[in-house]
Amino acid sequence: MLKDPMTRTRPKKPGPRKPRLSRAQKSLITEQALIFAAAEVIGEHGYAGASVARITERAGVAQGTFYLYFDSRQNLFDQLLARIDEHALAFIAKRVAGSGSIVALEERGFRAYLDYLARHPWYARLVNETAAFSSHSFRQFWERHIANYVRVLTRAKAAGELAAYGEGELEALAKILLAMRSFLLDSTSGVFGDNPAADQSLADTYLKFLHSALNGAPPPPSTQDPVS
Amino acid sequence: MLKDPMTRTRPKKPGPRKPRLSRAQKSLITEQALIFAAAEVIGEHGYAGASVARITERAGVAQGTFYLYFDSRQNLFDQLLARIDEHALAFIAKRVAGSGSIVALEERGFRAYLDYLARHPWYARLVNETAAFSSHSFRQFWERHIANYVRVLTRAKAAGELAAYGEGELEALAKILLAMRSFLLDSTSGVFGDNPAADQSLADTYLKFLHSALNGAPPPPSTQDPVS
Amino acid sequence: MLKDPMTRTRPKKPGPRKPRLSRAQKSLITEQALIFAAAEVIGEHGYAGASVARITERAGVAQGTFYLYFDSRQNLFDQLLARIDEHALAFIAKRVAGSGSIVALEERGFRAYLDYLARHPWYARLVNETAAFSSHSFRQFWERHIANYVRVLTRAKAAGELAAYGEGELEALAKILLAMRSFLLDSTSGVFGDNPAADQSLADTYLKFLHSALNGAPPPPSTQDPVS
Amino acid sequence: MLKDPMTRTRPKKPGPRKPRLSRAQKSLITEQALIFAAAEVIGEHGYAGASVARITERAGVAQGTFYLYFDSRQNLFDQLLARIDEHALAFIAKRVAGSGSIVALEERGFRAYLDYLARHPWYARLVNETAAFSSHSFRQFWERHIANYVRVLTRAKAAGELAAYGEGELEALAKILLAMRSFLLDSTSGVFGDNPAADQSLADTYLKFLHSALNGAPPPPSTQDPVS
DNA sequence: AATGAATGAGGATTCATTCAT
DNA sequence: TATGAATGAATCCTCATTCAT
Repeated sequence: MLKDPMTRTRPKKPGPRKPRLSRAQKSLITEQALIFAAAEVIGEHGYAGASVARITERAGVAQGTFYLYFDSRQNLFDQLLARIDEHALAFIAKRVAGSGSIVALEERGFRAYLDYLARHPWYARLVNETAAFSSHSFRQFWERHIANYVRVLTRAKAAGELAAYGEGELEALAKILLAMRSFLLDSTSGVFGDNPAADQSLADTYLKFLHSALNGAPPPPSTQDPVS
Repeated sequence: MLKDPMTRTRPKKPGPRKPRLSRAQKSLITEQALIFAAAEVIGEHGYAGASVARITERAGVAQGTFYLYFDSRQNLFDQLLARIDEHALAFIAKRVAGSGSIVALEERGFRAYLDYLARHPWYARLVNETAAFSSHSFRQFWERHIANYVRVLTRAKAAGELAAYGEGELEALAKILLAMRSFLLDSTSGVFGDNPAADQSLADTYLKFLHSALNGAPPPPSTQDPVS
Repeated sequence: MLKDPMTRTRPKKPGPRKPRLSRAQKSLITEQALIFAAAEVIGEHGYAGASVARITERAGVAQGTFYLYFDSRQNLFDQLLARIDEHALAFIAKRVAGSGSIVALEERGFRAYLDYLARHPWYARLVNETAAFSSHSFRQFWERHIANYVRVLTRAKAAGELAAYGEGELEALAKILLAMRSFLLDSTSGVFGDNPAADQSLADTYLKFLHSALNGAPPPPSTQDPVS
Repeated sequence: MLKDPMTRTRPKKPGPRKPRLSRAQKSLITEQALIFAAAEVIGEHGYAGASVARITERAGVAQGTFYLYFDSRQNLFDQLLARIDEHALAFIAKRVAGSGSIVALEERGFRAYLDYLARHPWYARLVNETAAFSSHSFRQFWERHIANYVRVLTRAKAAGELAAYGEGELEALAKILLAMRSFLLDSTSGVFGDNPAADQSLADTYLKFLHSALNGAPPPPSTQDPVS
């Protein structure tokens, strides 16, 4: 489980080392430091501004050290999203856990996602820019998320829900539902200003829309807590 | 051996030219060539790879010429999306023209969009990467599109459709419907491979989903032509 | 054909090196080489012609190396005069050392200065052009020299000389005496041709002039050695 | 006689011309405009910042026009100082006119010079930077001024003054006296701050110094008006 | 394993100069 | 005579990458 790179304190230049840790341990720490540093730097400066110099400086290691762990800058980019995404997925999974109708699950998931974005503003930037700088990474990212979603929908269908959609439509459905979240990435990264009320109303309308789409009728009024 | 800048000699002969068009005409042509070249190069190499050198090479002009038309590379980026988007908007508007229920309009619009993306593969990349390289441009892009969409929805509501949604929800609704298209940008730019059948099935499921969401019931089976 | 910056391949092998000096030592040598090269190049081509390319070429290092030692070209310019001037000041101080009347000191100082200029032709150009390219540097340069001079004059006055001038006039006096040297910078940098005899006669007349001005009477004929 | 480039109003883009002036007249006007514009621009931006584009823009003509009047940018620089210097020389000559001892003349000349610099701040910059950018021009500038000065000193000697100096020392003497003015160029161009009182005291001390040097005794207290 | 000085290709941008109009 | 679009070499500077220590 990854520690949160944005709230983690910066690893300071360690000075002369007392050999307390084994080689292997130090090695792991250095790699983690580089990954975290990269996430931070990209969040702040974007991929284009995430030079090896800045990343290694933030990580507190020499530039040359970078190439002990990654073949190239691109190589780090290709690993980064997957590593960081574990964090988001775990956060959301915890909030969604439990049972309920597909709409209920989606509601929890959607709100958890919204919440995650509010807490980790750099996540949106990371995902968005990865599209531009590592399409390989980005493709895997979406495939992972779609697969996840299809699993959930399949379970729902097995439980008798989603009567209007055939087995073969579930992947398309997953993409459609994911689309909404994808769009929020842009919304949240300040593209449309930062109006939480607008976000709230967007979420409410979305859930009503979703309920209709999946059940053929609008949902009963929500009593859900607002996003923290 | 380097030359002294104070005694620098003149750059000799730019090559013969055909005197056919007025200066103003040629100037316009050059600007168009640069804009078009930029769109192409960004489509192929991404914004990060869209150097002034590459753009001017593609446009068939000298590097210095670039700065006769744009203050800076960023300045071009800031103009580009708006300029290019007119093209897309016009294409889609022509296809959507006419009347019909909101779902019918949306169907035509959605298919037209899909079609446009298929014909102009670089458009998707252009829009996506603009987010990373000119957030100002990107914000305007979305505001324009949302405003467009809200207009359409308002008209539909005035015509008695969208009974389930209040006046104040139309903007949220616009964003939701736009989300789907936004997502396609990623899909189409090769992120998920280029399976037209998948696109087709995605479109069909989407329309069914949409029909339910907006009308509370699945649509009758579509007889629409496939995307060209 | 241009290469894509995101897939740029590594710059291969910088050539073999002789492992003899420590990194810190080599670093110092490189910095010195750059400073020295810069002084030379400015002397030959002027500040305007002192491009980073020329300086690094002269120093025998790659262009990028320059920026390991200086933030910018201007930054070097801002440091250069002070660094180089130490050299001149030390040279002159050694020649002036010892005691004597203010006129005697001035004579030694003046001749030492003349000598220095003859040996380091680029010094004159360096000082002159600094005025145009780093006024900050230049101001400091003069403030340093004036302060030096005021110190000498104050000592002379304390020793009973300079009876005609009040305490408050010493700074003005320092500027006046410095003016002469300032002018020589132009003279020596080849502006008036390179006639040593002219220089010699200029020096003699100057000293006579000076003696009158400071003592109220012409000096006894000088028996000083000519400038080497 | 040149008009003052710093107080002249900028020649505006003339629009469509009514053929009121002859070709030759217009031509002259354009050349003047370019020279004036160059002096202005150099005063503001320095030689290094005096691009052909800026000069022609200021002069209100197209870039290409520049090369109808000057072979090259350097060629303009080479002409500029001489043209502009006429202005300064004329100003000072008018103030110095009349008779008197050499010290009296020098006093008037020195004060006139100080005055000129105060009124035309760009003059100092122009002269100083010319040293860096057109040594040819600069050499001629000094030769002209020295010759002028020698003429004055010769007349004084013929009138029985300057008894302490031989015929052959007059050129050296001219250089020495000029040195003071040369130095003021730096002082005035803001290098030492802009304290008029300091300038005044500098002038007073200088004149006392001069009197001693030339006559062998301090002058009677000056009753001269301060510089306007 | 770690360092960090060095590399050099490539980036954006400026500008003196040319020439068809 | 005047124009101004076009040129392309040269500028400063950045940065991924290498390698001797």
